[in-house]
Amino acid sequence: MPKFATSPGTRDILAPDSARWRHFQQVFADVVEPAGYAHIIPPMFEDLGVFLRVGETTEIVTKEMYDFEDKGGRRIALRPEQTASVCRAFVEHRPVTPWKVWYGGPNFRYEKPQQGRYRQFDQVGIEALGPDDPQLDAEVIALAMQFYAQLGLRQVRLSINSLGDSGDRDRYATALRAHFSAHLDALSAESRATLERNPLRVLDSKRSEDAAVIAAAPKMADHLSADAATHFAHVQAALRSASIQFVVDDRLVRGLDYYRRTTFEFVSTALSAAHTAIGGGGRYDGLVADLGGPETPGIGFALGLDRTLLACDAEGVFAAPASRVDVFVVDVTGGAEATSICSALRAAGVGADRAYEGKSMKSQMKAADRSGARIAIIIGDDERTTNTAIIRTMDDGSQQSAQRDNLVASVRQALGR
RNA sequence: GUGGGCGUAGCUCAGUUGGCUAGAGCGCUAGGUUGUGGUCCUAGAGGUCGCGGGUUCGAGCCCCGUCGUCCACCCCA
Repeated sequence: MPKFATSPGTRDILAPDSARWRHFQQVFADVVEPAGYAHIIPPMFEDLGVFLRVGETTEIVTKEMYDFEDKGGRRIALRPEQTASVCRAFVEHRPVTPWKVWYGGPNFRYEKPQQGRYRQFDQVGIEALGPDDPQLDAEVIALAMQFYAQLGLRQVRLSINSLGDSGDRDRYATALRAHFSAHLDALSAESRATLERNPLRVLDSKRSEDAAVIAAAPKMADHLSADAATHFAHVQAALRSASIQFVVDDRLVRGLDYYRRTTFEFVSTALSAAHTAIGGGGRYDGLVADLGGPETPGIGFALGLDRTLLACDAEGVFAAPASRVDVFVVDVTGGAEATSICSALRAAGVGADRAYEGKSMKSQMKAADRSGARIAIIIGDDERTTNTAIIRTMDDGSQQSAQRDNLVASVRQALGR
């Protein structure tokens, strides 16, 4: 048994998954950068206070924070998400608005791991700060949908809701608390506990015994201010004119306290496990001000890499990229030929790998097969004496002889480039 | 944080009511094939049965603890 293994909730991402991860981020960048979102790389840890704004009633803050004191006596936390970091960066640098950024990278939450849930988990996301314009809400949602489409996902359901402005949300929470308190005996024990912390989250309960009480609960829509209601109507209109399918789910609450007005969630209907939410986001007007900046609206989303890839697996799309080794050099004359041929090919931009330690031809051919190379170059004693090389196409086994002098050109021709 | 399942070879797993030197498939290495991979055949390497304690003449198997992992709850991406 190994002496060390990864810590709970963390793991090594090995090939071919690692290439898939990298490709995932690249596809994301290719969707959002042309839309004006610039890359931001915030630090992985920050002053604990930055993240306390995520919400005092959320377990992310109360139980799951990876926080510690550093050698300078600072209270530090590994970031549990990146929206708060982006807002802190906005306050720190005061860029001109609209400020549109994207990010990708690991976050940390001290949770008990299970499927689709890790202590170190990757997200990609965008944030747009400045405009209060509902057209921006629609743009942000549309980009997420475009990204899913780019991956090849078809079974993604978009739910949207409005949580209203700060005062609306508080009034609604009070109304909910009153409603649920009046029906305590009908609620599950879990939901009664949730009610203590955050009445809105009771709406999220999937327990059947809670369904009736939840169905009879007051609606957020009836507690929206005129401004918030108008904003929400405009968002819906913009989504419709962009032909984006959505359902309004007035029980969609989202986990983080800072959400205001528009919230949304992406659910994969191809997943059957507990974690079908593959992404989500919303407006967080007020977060920048909370962090000491000017009153600045903002909206964004984050998509979980693991869960999105699980959804891709379920739909059979977005396979790992093919090998980048174009050519595998089999040299049974000692290995020096392989060294010079690989160097020449690599310098010419052709991916080339080879075997070591003077393995048999059979063994080297097996390695060539495993490498995923489309072509094998074979150098035996005959080739060495005649200054030639065999170019073998792995798919069909056809081969041809080439002059050693213009081997690179011959290989390129065989590869079709 | 709560509850349950599972920890045996690199991987996926068998292992009977506790009883000789712990098995299979895949993978790996080598050979069959004196110059050619993906099919086939043969052989080989590889395990202190997660770790610690206990019961027993004897434990991979039973008991306790612990760590890990998976699943569900909670929470969330």
